[in-house]
Amino acid sequence: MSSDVSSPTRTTALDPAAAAPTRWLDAEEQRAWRAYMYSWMLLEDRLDRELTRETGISHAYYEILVQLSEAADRQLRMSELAERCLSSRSRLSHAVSRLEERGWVRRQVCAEDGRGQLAVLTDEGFAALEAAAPVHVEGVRSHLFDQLSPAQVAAMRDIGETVLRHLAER
Amino acid sequence: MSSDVSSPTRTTALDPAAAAPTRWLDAEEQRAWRAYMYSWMLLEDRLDRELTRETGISHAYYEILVQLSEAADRQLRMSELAERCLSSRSRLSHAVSRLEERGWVRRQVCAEDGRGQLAVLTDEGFAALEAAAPVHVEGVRSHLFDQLSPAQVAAMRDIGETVLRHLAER
DNA sequence: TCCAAGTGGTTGAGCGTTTTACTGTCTCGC
DNA sequence: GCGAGACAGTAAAACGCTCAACCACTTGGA
Repeated sequence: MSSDVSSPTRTTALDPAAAAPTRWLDAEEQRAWRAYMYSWMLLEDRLDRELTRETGISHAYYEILVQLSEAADRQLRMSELAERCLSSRSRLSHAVSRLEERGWVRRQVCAEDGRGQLAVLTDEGFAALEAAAPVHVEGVRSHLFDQLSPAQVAAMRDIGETVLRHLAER
Repeated sequence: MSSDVSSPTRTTALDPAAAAPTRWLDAEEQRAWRAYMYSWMLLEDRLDRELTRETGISHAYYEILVQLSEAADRQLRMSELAERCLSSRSRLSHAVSRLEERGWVRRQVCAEDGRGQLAVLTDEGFAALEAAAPVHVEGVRSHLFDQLSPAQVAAMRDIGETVLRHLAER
């Protein structure tokens, strides 16, 4: 235990007073952080695996289809879609290419801006989403909401929105 | 909006009474879920990028080094290490190979079980962890704990542990 | 003692993501 | 108009993860 770098009792300062002393996490904070991180990692993994196994659609693809389905005319500019999916443009470009191969999305040049591309959800894509949605929702429900009290759900939202306000400011 | 598959008002049942009707998320639940998911995705991405940029160590590698540093004699069986890192054996095996190339970890055959391998943290690896730890902790502190009230931190831990109990049962 | 089944770990191929660079288009000041 | 710079999106290569197959060793029973 004396070799534990993240030990809260550690106060060594190798840097010559240049940087501020590290504000280590105490034991309680470490527990909170670990619980938060691990629970999310397990949840993410579980939802993605169940969705992929039962529908053949990964959570990443699902998110793209959802965003398109919610957009006007079921279409969005590539960059707008990337932003809504918290995805890089490159990643989204690759992903849309793969969805195009499945016939679920098609690209279309943007009329207003010759540089732009529109990603359009096809009927087949919408049908695939319709088939996958119940599986996804049931996963979120059973692994998350069914486990939490209404107060915990409210707290979850509150925490999420607080962190989001901090991180999403640009 | 009428095309929104995840709309809470949707009650279509295409399946002939075989499966139970989908328990869709209502608007409040959707907000909570989205806030929770997006905030975690942004936080994860932010922490990983900052850590990688400033120390050259990804969050995945960092986790491996932490687990080894906290273990007795700074060494663990590969499978035990994989479990603690919430990683697959294959993934860990690849990762350890890369850490070995950096000279931060070395493999050693296990004395008690000839099939087993021990991953051992080297002094160089420990030094790398010591250098990275303040950066990581400061990231978690500034992007998470500094944003939350003590009550929110307590709730975060509570939620995390609740979900963990559900998902970690094996 | 020997063999079958189980376990621990690695390997390689395929796939998805990241990074960097690049192409084509738009915008704005001259 | 026209050229410089910004912007939208894509391409290529390197990297990491997943999946399935595999090897080596151990265990337990005949």
